[in-house]
Amino acid sequence: MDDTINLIRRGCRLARELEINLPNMANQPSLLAISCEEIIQAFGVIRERLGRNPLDAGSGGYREMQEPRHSEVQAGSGSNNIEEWLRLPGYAQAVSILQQSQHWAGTSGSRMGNIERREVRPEVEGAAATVVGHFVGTGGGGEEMQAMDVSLGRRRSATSSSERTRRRNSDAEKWTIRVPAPRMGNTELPPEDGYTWRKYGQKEILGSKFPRGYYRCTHQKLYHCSAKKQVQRLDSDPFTFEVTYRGDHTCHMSSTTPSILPPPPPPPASLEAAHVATTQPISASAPVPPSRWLPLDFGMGSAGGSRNMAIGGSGSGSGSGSEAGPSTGGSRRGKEVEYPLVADLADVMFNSGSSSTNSMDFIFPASKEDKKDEDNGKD
DNA sequence: CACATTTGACCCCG
DNA sequence: CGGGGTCAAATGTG
Repeated sequence: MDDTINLIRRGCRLARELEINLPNMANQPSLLAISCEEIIQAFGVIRERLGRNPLDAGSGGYREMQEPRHSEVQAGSGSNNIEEWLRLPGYAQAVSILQQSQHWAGTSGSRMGNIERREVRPEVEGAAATVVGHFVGTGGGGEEMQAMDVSLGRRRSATSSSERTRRRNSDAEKWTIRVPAPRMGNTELPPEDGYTWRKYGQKEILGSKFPRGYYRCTHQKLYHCSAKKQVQRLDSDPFTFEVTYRGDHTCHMSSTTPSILPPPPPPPASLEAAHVATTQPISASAPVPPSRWLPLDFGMGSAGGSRNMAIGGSGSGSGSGSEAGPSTGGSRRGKEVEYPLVADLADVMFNSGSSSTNSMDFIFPASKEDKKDEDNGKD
């Protein structure tokens, strides 16, 4: 069952990502189509499983969620169970988005033959990037969501160096998606996904012109959220970011999120926690009532309530931003209190006319952003 | 002052 | 052994 659950979670995640990246892909129907296909496919597999062996799926391993039978999976008509899943509070909107984009897909006729791509191709065809989920379920057997112990007393010089529990990211599954960087305005803006990330590293990668940024959930401490992501822009297409996510967000667990989680045993990710986690894009470290993010709200809010906060640049302009500094969501210290606001913005703009390409301009009024000096001559 | 980013060093894994 | 991922001190910003 774990596999199935994971699949579900994955599907949800995809949906969420799609939703989140909507602002960026708004003007790229083909991308949307692809993305939708993925989601549909994902849930299609789930349906298959649930329909056949509800508890099976044990041994194999779900990692290749790219199933061969991706023909009848049409979120629009055939799938029942799938929709059931999608009907979950948080996915209602995703569904509408899906339906909407499906329409696009049909129109643009850019249907993806196989979404399944084991590897992300370095080249981007035209403007249409390949937003592909490329999962790498490394967990061949047991999947310990534990990720790694980030707080190990990793003494820098002295002390034993064996204390380190740092494992290669072979535990947590990871999936890669490509998101186009907004062509207008801040093209440096990294893909925003509704979560707040904190950059903890950057490194030049062999074979890549651009450095790779390492981010982790801002709430890692509070919630022991092991979610991480790497952002790297393709050297073949600087306008495209390749984002690799790893781990799940265990933060923003419930509306009554305690200011500080008492015992932080990383929830193995129960089904419930799973979709809750994959639904709400975090709320805050405490003071901010996450009510806004509760699935319930999705239901009441405008159906299309896409709170995709593509923001990021946030005028905070933190003293950084030299590279493709994907900025950490909200603001430095202001917490993510901004989310709701942005959410409204997005909400409004998407409700008004999702076809406006300049919608981004709405979000990034001062998109000019004379980029930053790549010549950061400090010191 | 608290928190985020920068950046070089450290360490693990392939 | 080297690349990639992470840590943590230093630094910057609101």
